[in-house]
Amino acid sequence: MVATFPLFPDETLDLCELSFGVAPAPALTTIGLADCNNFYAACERVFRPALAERAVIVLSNNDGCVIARSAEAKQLGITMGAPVHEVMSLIKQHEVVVCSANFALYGDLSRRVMSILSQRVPSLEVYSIDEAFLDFAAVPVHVQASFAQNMRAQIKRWTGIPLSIGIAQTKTLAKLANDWAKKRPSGVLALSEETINGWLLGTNIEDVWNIGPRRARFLKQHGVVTAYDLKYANSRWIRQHLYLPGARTQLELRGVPCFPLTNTRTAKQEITSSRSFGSPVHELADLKEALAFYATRACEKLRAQHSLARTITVFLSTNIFRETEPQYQQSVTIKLPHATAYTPEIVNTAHRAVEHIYQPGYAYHKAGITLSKLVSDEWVQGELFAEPPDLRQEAAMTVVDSINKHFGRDTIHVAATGQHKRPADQPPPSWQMKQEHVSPCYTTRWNELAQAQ
DNA sequence: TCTGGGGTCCTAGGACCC
DNA sequence: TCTGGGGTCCTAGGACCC
Repeated sequence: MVATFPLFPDETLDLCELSFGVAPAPALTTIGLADCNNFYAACERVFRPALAERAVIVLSNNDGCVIARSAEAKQLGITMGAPVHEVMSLIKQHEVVVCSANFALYGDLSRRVMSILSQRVPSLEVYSIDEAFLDFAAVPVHVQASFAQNMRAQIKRWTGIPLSIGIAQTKTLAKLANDWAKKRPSGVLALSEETINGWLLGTNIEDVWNIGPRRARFLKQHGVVTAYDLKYANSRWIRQHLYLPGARTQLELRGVPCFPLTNTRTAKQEITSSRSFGSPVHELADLKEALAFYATRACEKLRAQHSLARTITVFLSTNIFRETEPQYQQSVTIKLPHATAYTPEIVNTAHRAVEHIYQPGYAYHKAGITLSKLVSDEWVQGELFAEPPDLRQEAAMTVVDSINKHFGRDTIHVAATGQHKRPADQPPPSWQMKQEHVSPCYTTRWNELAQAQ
């Protein structure tokens, strides 16, 4: 493939603009990426050893589509994101083990893995539920691989979760090193100057971190097909067409860090809680119940990070995949009179919002709430004409949170979620999600502990 | 019949100001 | 034919991530 633009080097670009003034190209490999292998499927196996070596898949909420696969399931050709009904014949034919998502279990095992990692390296950045960037700067180059293998073995032994580790000069290269590490028996790869271009030549452009479908299509149209091509493409041209994100990715491929390791967890800038419904919802009353439930979850997250919200957005939609049915999507944003994390107030506001956008006659499929314009609860800007905040509200929420933490989620909840109306022997409301293959919460609920026979 | 949920960052463009 | 110009702030929407 012949590139249709001049090649690197072309040195006029201001590196400082892109890399926050970080000195170019440190000689050492300083960033590790630890990534759990097939994480959700691996979690399901931890307490069910009989699943080892069997094809296992984990489904999204409502058991809708495939969100994780064991290696065996991948081999059968079950693709990520596939709707379950499309792969049902494969599931039956090969007796694939099907699990509903159990995020309480995955979150808890994730915390254990991260805790072990944090004891082994000076600092780490938890990047997602199954990934963390590790500070390798202090580990001498010649022992990095063995150090990583030792850490990997410890995590497998202590938690049962397998993971791979890639080590490189930048986050983007560490992500790639991790992909390549997964294909090796050792599960570890430390990149060196001598080997890196060989690896990059064998890597498709769409497998580079932050190169999504759209940028990949554009790059391929212009002859940039591999990670190697992107590394040596003209940087002005990249800056012009892929803007800052593309330019940073290119520099990272060249070994210049543009995304520094950050170990402080920053508060989220917005918090969303939304779900697809287990079955279609028609009535406003049911939507209000669902929204009260989502608002409760969102407020819990809000208080957990010591924030208050100034704005709430409520949205609802019909099933966009059912093209023959009447479609309706709407959202509304309401500015709160003062920043708050008080669940009853947010539930009431969400109810006003949904009354405003609800249209009868539609089969609703999904709804949700987003809290935004978040501020710290320690530093609240007063409003000239608003009521001062009621300190009793804050105290009440603190008590509710601590009771629910101790006795279990929703021990105390707002009546608007409808839970009090429905004893356990009653059928669940139609908005509640469907989960027919959910595993026990082995590590987070006393009554679901694993038992030795 | 059946198609996830929760985030961040960046850019363009409008509103507004002097 | 010409119809200011430059700056800041805010928001919506796109692209991407897991």
